[in-house]
Amino acid sequence: MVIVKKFIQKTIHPWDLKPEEAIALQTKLARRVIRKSRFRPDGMMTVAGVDAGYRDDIAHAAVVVVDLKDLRTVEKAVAAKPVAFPYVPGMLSFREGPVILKALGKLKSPPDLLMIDGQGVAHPRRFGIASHIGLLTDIPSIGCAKTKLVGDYEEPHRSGGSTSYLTDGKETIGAVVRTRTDVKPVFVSIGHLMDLNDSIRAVIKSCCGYRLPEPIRRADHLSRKQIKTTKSAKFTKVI
DNA sequence: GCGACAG
DNA sequence: ATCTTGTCGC
Repeated sequence: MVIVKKFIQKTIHPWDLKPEEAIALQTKLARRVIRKSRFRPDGMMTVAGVDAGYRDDIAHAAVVVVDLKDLRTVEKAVAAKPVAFPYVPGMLSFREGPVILKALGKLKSPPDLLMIDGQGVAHPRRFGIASHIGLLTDIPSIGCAKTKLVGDYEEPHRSGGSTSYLTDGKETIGAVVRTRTDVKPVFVSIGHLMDLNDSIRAVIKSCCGYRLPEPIRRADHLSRKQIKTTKSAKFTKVI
């Protein structure tokens, strides 16, 4: 059990699980995911973009909190941790979850919404990393991935703002969103405490002319910057 | 056996 | 994810 910070403080499960145990945990926790919006997403809210990167077996996570009304950055945080779990499709949260929670714990105040680079319920067991982080922090979350993990869909129209549904059998598990004309669409899905329509709206509303929503773009940039500085620091130390 | 497979 | 050179287009 681990205690993170006030707003993230919850009873957390162990992360060093065997694949079989991890799958069982996902199936169990997936039942607790709430697919209804806790709050009406409005302009008066903050959205935290979350992303992670790697360098020499060290995972780096970055969080950038953006004010949805003017898309201005209000807070940032980074964290690093040795990787302790391999990348296995469908179990990404066991690899990135620990560092991400560490970075989130450094924020001064809890964001109103988490936008995570990866899937939410558009997952084999309906429990992708966005759902996992949202559930553990009890903060509404959305999954916004650059490629799909599971599901079928029809290509949305080429114009920006076009969407189509991502389905798995008869179930709708997410949406395919063309955030701008003639770019590859992104895969949006419910993370936790949000419904699909609000998730799509939040993603489109936070896009600033680029394919990815601003919170995630900034988290991406920050994470890369962080990895570069640690790389040069290591280099100068050796010399 | 073959293709699919978040980051 | 990360490693990499050039290249097409606004």
